[in-house]
Amino acid sequence: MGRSANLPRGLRDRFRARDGVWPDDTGCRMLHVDMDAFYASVEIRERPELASVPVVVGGVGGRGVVCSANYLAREYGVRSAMPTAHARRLIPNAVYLSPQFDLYQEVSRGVMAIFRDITPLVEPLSLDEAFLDVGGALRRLGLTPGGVGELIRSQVFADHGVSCSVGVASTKFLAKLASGMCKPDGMMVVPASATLEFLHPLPVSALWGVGAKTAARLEQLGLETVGDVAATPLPRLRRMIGVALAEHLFALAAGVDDRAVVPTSREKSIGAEETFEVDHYDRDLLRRELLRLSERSVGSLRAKGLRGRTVSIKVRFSDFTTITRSRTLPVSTDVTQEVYRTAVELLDTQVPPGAVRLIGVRIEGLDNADSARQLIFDAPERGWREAEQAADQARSRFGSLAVRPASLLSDSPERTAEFEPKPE
DNA sequence: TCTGGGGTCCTTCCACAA
DNA sequence: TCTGTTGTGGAAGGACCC
Repeated sequence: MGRSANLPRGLRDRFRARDGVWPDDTGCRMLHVDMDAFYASVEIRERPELASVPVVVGGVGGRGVVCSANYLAREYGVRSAMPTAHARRLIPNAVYLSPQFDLYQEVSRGVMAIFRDITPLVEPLSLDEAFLDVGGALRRLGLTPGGVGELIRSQVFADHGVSCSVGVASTKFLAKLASGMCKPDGMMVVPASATLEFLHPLPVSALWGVGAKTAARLEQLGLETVGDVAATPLPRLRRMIGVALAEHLFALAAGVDDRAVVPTSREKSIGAEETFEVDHYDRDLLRRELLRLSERSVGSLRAKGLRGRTVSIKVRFSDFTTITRSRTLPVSTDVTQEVYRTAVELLDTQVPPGAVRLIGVRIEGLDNADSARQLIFDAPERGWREAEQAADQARSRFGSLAVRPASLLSDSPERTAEFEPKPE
């Protein structure tokens, strides 16, 4: 929701590119490229016989949700993040597929490579979308920004067999709004001179950072459109919704967004979580799950050459109340055993008993492994680190199941209790 | 309808120090 | 010594993004 807000039809037709013709794109250096129903489109590319039927990609278990649905499925009301069980009621005869993230990643890498051939200023937001600053590439390519947008659309389809939509504007926010409004398989250009005309009729939910809760609050306060927000004095807005959000929304509503395209951004946290098929009370089982999730999280951490200092666990109970508990270590770590031990301590000492539907582990306060190494203070962990690094290498050669903690080889809960860290 | 998983950012609260 | 103020960091929760 949110960013998919629509313009009045007349305005929409005015900004949308048609038959190779689009509005004035002078000064519109920001492009937002968004793949159309990406996961579903990749699946259909692999199995063309699915092109004429509704396709839903998502968790197929009892508690799964929809990740992606093709446009045929959307006609029945299926949306991403909807419980798959709900989608099945809407279209019982659709094709339901589990996601193949490795495949989507591979296609995504190819698409991003096309973008980087055009400009080095590419900022991926996820597997299926990115911002591009094409200001510096126009002369070399002999194109205007709209021309670059069309070039990207045709090349992505020719090379990868999936379509995308492109928003072209003077700022990131406008480009992103525009790409969402011309889906699927379209392009929209917002001329710099028409920024407010484009922006002000939109509902407040179109603003970046306004979700269901904030939209409801703004509407309750009588602000229904972006134009209403722009017309509200900033001090009053600050009192209504808080300083940071007010200033952010006020700027966006005035068309002000000076964020540049940032090609590399460092992660701030890495984690893993899992929703169970059925709720669990069993603490031994929860500890075993913490080991599995610690292993996954720290594995990603080490693969990226990072260490982290704060370990946090998340527990969601059967009534959907969610708590997080965290502990900051004296020095940062990339050792599964240390993360696991901390996570178990948090579970044992700070989480009340109850039926648990989800449990997660997250590592925050990341820094570079080389700069953070403190061999003097963390010497007792060295044995574990070396063992885990050797296991990483074995997994990269022989597959992810090549090396597993003993407690994860068995379903017997008591094994986890025996699995205490014993560094050499 | 009954709510995934991986993240970021902001606010509030609290403890502690200057 | 006590009280008030301010700054800071950690912890927790919530909203939001894709």
